Amino acid sequence: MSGVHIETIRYYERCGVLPAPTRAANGRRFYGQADIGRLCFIKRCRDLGFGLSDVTALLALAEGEETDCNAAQAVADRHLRDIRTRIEDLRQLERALAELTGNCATGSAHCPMLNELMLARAKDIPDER
Amino acid sequence: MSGVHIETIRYYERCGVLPAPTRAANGRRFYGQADIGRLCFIKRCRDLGFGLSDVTALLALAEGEETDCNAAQAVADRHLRDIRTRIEDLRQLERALAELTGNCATGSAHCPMLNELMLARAKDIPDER
DNA sequence: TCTGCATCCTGTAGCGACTACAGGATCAAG
DNA sequence: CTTGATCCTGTAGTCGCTACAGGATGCAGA
Repeated sequence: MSGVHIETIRYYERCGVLPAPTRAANGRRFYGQADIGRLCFIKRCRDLGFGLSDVTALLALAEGEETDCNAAQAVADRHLRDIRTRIEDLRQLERALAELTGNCATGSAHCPMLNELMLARAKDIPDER
Repeated sequence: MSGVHIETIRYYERCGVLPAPTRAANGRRFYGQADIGRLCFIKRCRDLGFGLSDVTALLALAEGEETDCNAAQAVADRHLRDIRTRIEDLRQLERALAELTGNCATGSAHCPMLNELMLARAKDIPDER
């Protein structure tokens, strides 16, 4: 119902993201409406890329008496900055990689990309022995 | 000299990315020019985001009798596609997150973002017990 | 020569967020 | 009564390192 795998749910319980649910007489877990709601919340946060520690914090904020908007926004802002940094890093990677492979149009036995990658090997290396 | 941490180097040896170097009489590893060259190559690949299995393959291609350009380009192209997918995914994340936090200008006790995140909780949930 | 300190060695455990079993118990349907 | 599905606990694997523990060297200064 929440779209979270059963083993993942048990993992969340184990590491304290989701409170342990009540148990039936035979020892099986029973998830009530509140649990399912929490799982949906957790899933939404995970889909947004939040780490489990952030998710735990956000869930606590959401369950609190009065939701603390400043605290929640601080968590989200930090995460947003992190995502933007990662995008920038990946874009630089993309550019570098595209340039490297761009020279490799021919199916020759003498690969320009591997050549380029090996260039670094010659510099700053002392003699053998 | 290669810019790779000593413990990382030993890790590379352990998992077969870098061939084991010769040992001195007292049992210590001795890295020759070729080893250092390989490490520089590996570092460059890692900086470009290649996984260790790709790096191993690329190194084998580079060390081969005649560098196989097609094979190398196949590895690089797959990686480039992967990076572009990740960038696109992160951009969608960024948009969704920016929208969520955008509503949260006021430092009110009733947080629009947490509210929005909790909306998913109400749907498709059966009665308790 | 002695004393530190730095570095090396091996082996193991930790990170994050799961995933995939093993091995056993219980349940419902045919 | 059997079969298959699900549940339970606990442990180990993934990736690419990183950080120890505990021991053995090597080298510089007093």
